[in-house]
Parts: sequence; C-alpha cells; structure tokens
Amino acid sequence: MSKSLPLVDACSTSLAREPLSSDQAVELARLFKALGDPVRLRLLSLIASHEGGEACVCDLTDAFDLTGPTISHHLKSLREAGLVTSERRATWVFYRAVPEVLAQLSTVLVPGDSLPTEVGA
Amino acid sequence: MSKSLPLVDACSTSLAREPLSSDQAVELARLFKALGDPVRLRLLSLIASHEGGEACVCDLTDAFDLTGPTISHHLKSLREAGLVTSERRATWVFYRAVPEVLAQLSTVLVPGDSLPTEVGA
DNA sequence: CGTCTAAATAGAAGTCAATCTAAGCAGGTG
DNA sequence: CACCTGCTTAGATTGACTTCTATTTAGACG
Repeated sequence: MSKSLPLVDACSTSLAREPLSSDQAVELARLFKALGDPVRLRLLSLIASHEGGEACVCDLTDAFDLTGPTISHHLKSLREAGLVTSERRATWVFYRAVPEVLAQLSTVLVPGDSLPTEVGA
Repeated sequence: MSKSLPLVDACSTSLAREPLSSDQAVELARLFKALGDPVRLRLLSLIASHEGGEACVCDLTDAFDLTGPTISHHLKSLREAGLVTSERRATWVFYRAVPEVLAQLSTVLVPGDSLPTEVGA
C-alpha cells in the first residue's frame, strides 16, 4: 500500500468558490466516500468524541450488531482514507481521529459567502 | 418518491462533540455518499460556483467525458440527496446548490475545539 | 511452551453503484 | 404538424462494497 499523505494539497478553499479540479475531486471523493457509510460515520464519531481523543477497538465493536471482522474492515477504510490513525498498545489497538483532515473537509463544504452561520429556519 | 426534508433535524453539532445516533449516522451517510464520487463532487462545485448560483445541464455535460444520461444520473443522485434543486426554464434545466445542507455537513465535520483554524503545515 | 484474548486477514456470497446504448418526454421552431 | 434540441428514463453490464465465517497474527500469562 503506497499511502503517504492523504491531504488534499492544503489548497482547499471551498466547493462553491471555484470549480474543483479533476484531481481535487478524486482526492476529496475518496474521503467523502469513506464517510458515506453509517457504520464508519458512527465509528469516527465514537473515536473522535471518546475521552482522550482515542478509542480501543473493543469499545467500538460493542456499539454495533456487527462482527469483529466487519468493524475491522470499516476501521481499515477510515485508516486508508487518512481519517484515523491506529496504534497498538499491548493487546489492544487504539484509534484516533485526524482533526486536520476533518477540518479540511469542513472547509471544502462551507457554502459561498451568501449564507450566514445560521442554518435552521 | 417520498422526499420532503432531507435535512438532518437541524440538531447537528459535530461528529467530535458526541457520538452520532444511529439515525443521524444513516441520514448523514446518505449525504456523504452522494459526495463520495468525483463526478458528483465536480458537478456540485460547478453548480455552486457558477455565476448566478445556478448552472444549466448543458454547461455541466460539456465539462466531462461522460454521456448525457450518466450526468443526468449523477444529478439525480445529488437532487435526491437534497444537495441541489432543479428547475426547468424553457428547454433547459437549471441546477442550484442548497447552501443550508452544505453548511450543515460542514458543521458536522468541524473537529473538536482542540484545533485552531490552521490546517496546512 | 501452550493457551487465552484482541485484532486483522482471506475468501466467498449477495447487494448496490457507475456507465453505456436505446428509447421516451418536454418544449421551441419552421 | 413535423421536427429538432435538451434532458430524463429504462434496461443491461460490469465492477465495487458490505457482510459473513474461518483462519491467522500479536501479545500477555500461567
């Protein structure tokens, strides 16, 4: 696996500011696709919101009606997308969100300056 | 087609603030999945960044090496996700981004308050 | 060293998604 | 009314994704 820097060139302003290049689109789509599954979204949320900013796989598995290998598969997707990192400590493996990538995606989605921060009605 | 309000209950803080509920995850995953394709991302960007905030399908089709039906298919995905709306005027159909939904997704992805606005190196 | 738990990998089955060609619908024009 | 352009729908094919069971690796412990 030749994974090095999953970041989108750091030159991300916003979808609505100017048209994405083909390469930017491919890169971003890879990230959004990783978020496009309810299980992975919940996993990421569980990890990111967990105390200490990290969570053990065993904690995560218990939150779903899915088998261990399935959870492991989804965690691998998130890891390969660059959204989380993993670290083994003794018997357990701990996952941690990568806030830079989340921030970048967040920035990309900010609509043009036509809209104030207000969202609801 | 029972599509009414694709918004996520307006109660969206952030992935990293607290664990997503199962329902929230399903709803958000549907939106992120729509963004998880390079063609749809570029389409959305072309629409959102187009002058007047709207773009005709004919403009969009020219930007890709894909057939009309394929573009139409992707636009339908974006429309059903609630990310764009369409309106027919004479022979042409114009698409327009829905900034509220983009803003909501953007908010969801904001990492915890552990990170300043700085992203790049 | 055998064994127990935690996690990942391999392989397979079923489902869904992206794209094309061909055909249909909507609206303007001669 | 015939016809042309813009766009969508229908159906088919190919490839990817999600999930499972079974197996394997990593580390702790008696």
